[in-house]
Amino acid sequence: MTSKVYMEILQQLYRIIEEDGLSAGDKIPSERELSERLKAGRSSVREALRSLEFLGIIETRRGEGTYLKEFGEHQLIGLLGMFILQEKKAKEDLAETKWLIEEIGLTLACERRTEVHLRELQMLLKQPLDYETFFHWVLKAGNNYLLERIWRVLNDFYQWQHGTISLPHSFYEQMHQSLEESDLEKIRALFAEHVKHSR
Amino acid sequence: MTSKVYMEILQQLYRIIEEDGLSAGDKIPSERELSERLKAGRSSVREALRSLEFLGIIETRRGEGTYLKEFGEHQLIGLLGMFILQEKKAKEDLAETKWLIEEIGLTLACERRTEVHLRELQMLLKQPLDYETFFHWVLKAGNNYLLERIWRVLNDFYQWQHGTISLPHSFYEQMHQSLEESDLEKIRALFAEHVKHSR
DNA sequence: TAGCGTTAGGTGGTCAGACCAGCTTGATTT
DNA sequence: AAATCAAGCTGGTCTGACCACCTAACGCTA
Repeated sequence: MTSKVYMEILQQLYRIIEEDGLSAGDKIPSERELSERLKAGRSSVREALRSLEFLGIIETRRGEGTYLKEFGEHQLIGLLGMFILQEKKAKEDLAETKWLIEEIGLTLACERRTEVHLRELQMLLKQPLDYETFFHWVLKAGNNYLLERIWRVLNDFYQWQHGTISLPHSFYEQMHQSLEESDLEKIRALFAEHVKHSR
Repeated sequence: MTSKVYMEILQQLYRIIEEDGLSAGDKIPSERELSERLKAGRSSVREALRSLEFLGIIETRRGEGTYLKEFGEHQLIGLLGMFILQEKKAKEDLAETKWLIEEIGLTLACERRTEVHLRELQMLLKQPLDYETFFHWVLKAGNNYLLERIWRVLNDFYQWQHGTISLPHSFYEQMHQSLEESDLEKIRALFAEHVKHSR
């Protein structure tokens, strides 16, 4: 039984969150209370909380308390990348994986996009559109939340490294039309062209 | 100037790693030394280290020290998953995402597999093969480490929920042959058949 | 009574020091 | 030379003490 206390605490905390039915925005018990309830030192509780905070899962507010956070706020990406993405192969894999997932997203969106989605995209097209916003829409229309999450993480990493991608407005317009016509071939061709130029 | 000490420490630590030219496997200064060098309490240093450990960036060994870890062991996606998969829709998405990534893996493997890979698969085929082992090989042959990691996480979750998948040995044999012939159509067809039955 | 300070208590942030547990190393013993 | 043991590192944990900050209840004034 040499497992680390802060890991146990994470497990317990997860259980507490489940049992109490806590969700994004809710306040979790204070450090001192957790320390008491879980029979652990406050420092151990804090070590557990720091991990969660670093991942953007919780948010601590001095003098107020600790709150569950909405996903997507992961500012950890920058730091993570800072520590991790130093190797060349990793960078290549990142770009490729992002493209692959974007292609999947397009495929899913092609068969699942509703009229509502299309109208929303048409709205977006009325003003200058950026790559991130467009694929955000794509993954949304693809109706797979997990895939959307994964893409968002990868995209954040990628942007942190390369900056934002910008494509001519016509790209998005053609995509829109092809999506409306459910013309998967055309969509794939358009995307392949973009990827080829980006490499 | 109310920024948190442990965040400062992360910055400083990164600087130290850079200046000392430390890389994966190397030992970083002890908690007490960092505490002294950075003029911070040891508990603050520990909070910073816990975050990095949780992300899999470092590894602590009691009695020995703290070491930088290889890229790839980072549990980012896994942890995200742990907290994401509370939602119901996510569980449905999990299966789909796994299939989608497996299909990508097959596509990549089809064009990138080497003779060595094929011979390795042939070896595996000499005895009963399970789904996990096969796709582990596939993602390996696909030569995208990041994608492999993502798949592994998804697969672990999936198995945890549904148990292991078992397919007739002929499935793997046909896949092997198709991969050898780089027959992408056949590969896709085989896989689509499996997915259809699994739904 | 309505509005405004004041204050007490709770909460996170940080530190210092103590002790335990496990590993390494080198001196000591056999 | 090999086996043994002890000292001194390292991480792991707990306690108690402050500080900075926020909130809410209280009591005062207008």
